[in-house]
Amino acid sequence: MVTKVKKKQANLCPVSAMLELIGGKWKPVILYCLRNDTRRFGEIAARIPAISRKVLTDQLKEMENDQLVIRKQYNETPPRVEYSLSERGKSMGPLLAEMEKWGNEHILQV
Amino acid sequence: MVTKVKKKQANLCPVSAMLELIGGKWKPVILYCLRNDTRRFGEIAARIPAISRKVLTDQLKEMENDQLVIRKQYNETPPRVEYSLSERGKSMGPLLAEMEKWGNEHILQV
DNA sequence: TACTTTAGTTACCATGTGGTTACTACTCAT
DNA sequence: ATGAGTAGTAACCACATGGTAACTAAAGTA
Repeated sequence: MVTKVKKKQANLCPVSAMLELIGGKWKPVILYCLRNDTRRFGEIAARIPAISRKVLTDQLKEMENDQLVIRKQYNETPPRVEYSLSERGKSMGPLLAEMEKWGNEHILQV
Repeated sequence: MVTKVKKKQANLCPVSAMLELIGGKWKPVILYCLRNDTRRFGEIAARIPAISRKVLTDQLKEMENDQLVIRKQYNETPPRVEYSLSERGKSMGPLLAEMEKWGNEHILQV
């Protein structure tokens, strides 16, 4: 078995590099969902009903690889897994807030 | 003939809505290329050699639809077309600068 | 014994996005 | 008559992303 490391060929543009981190369809929503709280997988799924479990798993995995979220697994049955924002994930908060502000001012108000 | 209006089903999240505007692979680069200057199609293509003409056309069209850039066509031969940032496009400048800063601090420095 | 619960995985499919290559229209200069 | 130069189009293809449905493991509970 080979460990797959996503090789998004080093992006030298900081803006594009940053956008790749939150580029997935659901990543901003997930970040928002975790912004203040640690949540279990099922909780996240319940709060974002439109996302399928497979895609949620995929996105969380990518975000873990990108060190945006931390995954903590408890070896119990039934399984329990908790997700929370890493420092890097938290550091994105203000930026997301700015994007939100821009969006409100320049898109939704139309 | 039916005019195609891209129906990106109204996105109520301002962050996602904003990300859709710059979500294309080359859009941040194009915005950067036009940030201070009006440029002809060929100029943009020359400054972003990695992008194909077709994709450049596509992206510029989308950005025009999204009112990020203004396309000005002169009816001469050979044709001349100039692209520049709209007010909305310019208003994105500070946000892009923040993203750049974040990218530099949290990705590239590693 | 069978069912429930959680956090996934597997196999498969549909679509969107980006990409390549060749082609066009029109006029001026050679 | 031919070629150059500009801003595209047209036809086609490959891959990444997102989506569905069915399945799994392990222990506790009825």
